[in-house]
Amino acid sequence: MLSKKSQYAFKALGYLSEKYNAGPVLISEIAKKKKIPLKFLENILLELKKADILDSKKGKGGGYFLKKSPDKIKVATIIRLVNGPISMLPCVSLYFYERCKNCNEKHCALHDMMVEVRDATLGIVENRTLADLQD
Amino acid sequence: MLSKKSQYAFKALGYLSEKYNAGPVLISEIAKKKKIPLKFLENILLELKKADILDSKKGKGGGYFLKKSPDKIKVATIIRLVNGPISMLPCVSLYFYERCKNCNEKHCALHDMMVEVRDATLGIVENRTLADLQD
DNA sequence: TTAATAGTCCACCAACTTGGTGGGCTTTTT
DNA sequence: AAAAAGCCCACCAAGTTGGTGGACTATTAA
Repeated sequence: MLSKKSQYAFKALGYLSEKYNAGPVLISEIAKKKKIPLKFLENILLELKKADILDSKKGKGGGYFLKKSPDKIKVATIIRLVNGPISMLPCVSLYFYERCKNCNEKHCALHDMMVEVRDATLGIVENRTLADLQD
Repeated sequence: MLSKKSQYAFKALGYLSEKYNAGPVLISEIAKKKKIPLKFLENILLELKKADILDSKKGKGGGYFLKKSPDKIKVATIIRLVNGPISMLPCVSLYFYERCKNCNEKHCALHDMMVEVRDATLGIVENRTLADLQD
């Protein structure tokens, strides 16, 4: 399951996608419109900024905005960033790989099944972007 | 990600599948062969018993065994039981559904995407059984 | 140059989950 | 009656989740 944090992130990013090229958006505006606890949202947006998804401006007329066009930001990227691995097993993960002790990956049936699940999921989330997330 | 508990559960169930119809298997044997902490495994097997997946016999010659044939026990069932929801969002879950406040499910793009992900995943795990999990 | 605006950063928090462990009790078989 | 083996309860440390509070810094406008 996606954490609440991830769900908040997606809502906020969806909102920022709609406002793309309309100048910076206040944290407080996003929080209010999307009903996200303000301080929590602050942390999330900062994290997304550090990950180079968002940029911000301080002072009057400031706020947050997408650094790239919504259709250039993949859903998979956001999930990995905010939520962590997409795969069901570490030994199957592309970005968070950890080898599996006492499951030799050459012929582990669970491993193989989870590769399939991973690819099925990636087939979707790697091919959708924030542009697909607008209301 | 599947919890370690789930991974242990699958290893244990895989082992019990191989020994299906060969009489009860000791917890200690499973723990040793599959390198699972004994007391932890005890909890897991008990839980699976209460969920009607396993049955057990006490005393000498006792142990655990599958209640049904391995090919009758779906991987999806075990995941839900031991790990919880398969879906990425509560509002998309078939077995752990919770309605989504401030995402009206009629036209929420994230919702729709996650339905796709869910179905892609279920397409696999609902059609594989413990029989597919033997080494 | 000062005040207002708005993001940044740090520290702390309660509640829950995860991954266990220990010890005794009960049931079954010999 | 003793041994075997599962059952059950309680407890634990460490980490994660979902926050909150407060001060600080950068920017802009008056």
